[in-house]
Amino acid sequence: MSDEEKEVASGAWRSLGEFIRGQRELANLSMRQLAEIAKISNPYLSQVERGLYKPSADVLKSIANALHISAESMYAQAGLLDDSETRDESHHGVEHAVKLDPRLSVDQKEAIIRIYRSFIGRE
Amino acid sequence: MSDEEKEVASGAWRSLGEFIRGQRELANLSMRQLAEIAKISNPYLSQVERGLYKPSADVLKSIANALHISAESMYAQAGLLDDSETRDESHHGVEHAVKLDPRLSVDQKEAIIRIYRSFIGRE
DNA sequence: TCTGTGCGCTAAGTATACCAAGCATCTGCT
DNA sequence: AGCAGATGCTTGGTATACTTAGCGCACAGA
Repeated sequence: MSDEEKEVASGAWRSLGEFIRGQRELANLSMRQLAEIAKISNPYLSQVERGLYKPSADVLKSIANALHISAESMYAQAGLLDDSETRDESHHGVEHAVKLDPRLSVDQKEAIIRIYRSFIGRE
Repeated sequence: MSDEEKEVASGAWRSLGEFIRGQRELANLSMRQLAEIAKISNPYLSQVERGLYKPSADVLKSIANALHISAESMYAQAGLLDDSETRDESHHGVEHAVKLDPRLSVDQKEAIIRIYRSFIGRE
């Protein structure tokens, strides 16, 4: 496999690797140093930085922590957050908030949503 | 391997599976339906919901989109955002969302909040 | 010179995320 | 009764994320 083909295969992930490498160099860390802090192997870090592999979410988080970067911007760079959940209306919706509340059981969620819908005259 | 050992092995991920199953049932979707929308196989979704596997970040994102919830809250549930950027509850809080809803009267808001509080055991 | 220690990278293996095919069960229909 | 279609789950395999061992090169001292 040629280098060009590798580049194509890695696709959108190449920029993530470049991003990590840039941040690592900015922090003046060698691969082995960063790898140790992030608890991954240094060859794997090498492969990630060159775009050969898509690191899993927890590895991403671990690298982000090691570089003192927010995991969120890491995911954004990785193209894992983009989808237009455009934090205006959707975050304030009652149904959305109810569904996300971990203290409520499924039955309770359904009950509240049913009442809510009856109030606003939908359904 | 016993069920208990599986549970231990899956660790913190069990709650993520339960969360996904809850959201799926709330949306009245079968496993096959959700799997098709999220472009994953239905056996795999079954395994994820039972906590046997840790889905990768892009699968998580895909599931989140299919369920119309933000990828961010998905990652939070997965314990992948937890460290410093502890998501602020104000965006998702049920009471906050209820109070902001212009379609509800004051009485209706009070009713819903009363029910909500009784469910979560806060007075 | 030679020796040691750092670097990034390769090779080869293991672990696990993920898929296609199919099974067992239930429910409804005739 | 029997079939049809849905549900969630199991099995067995492939793809890929990730590791351990080690190579080759650079730059230090002795």
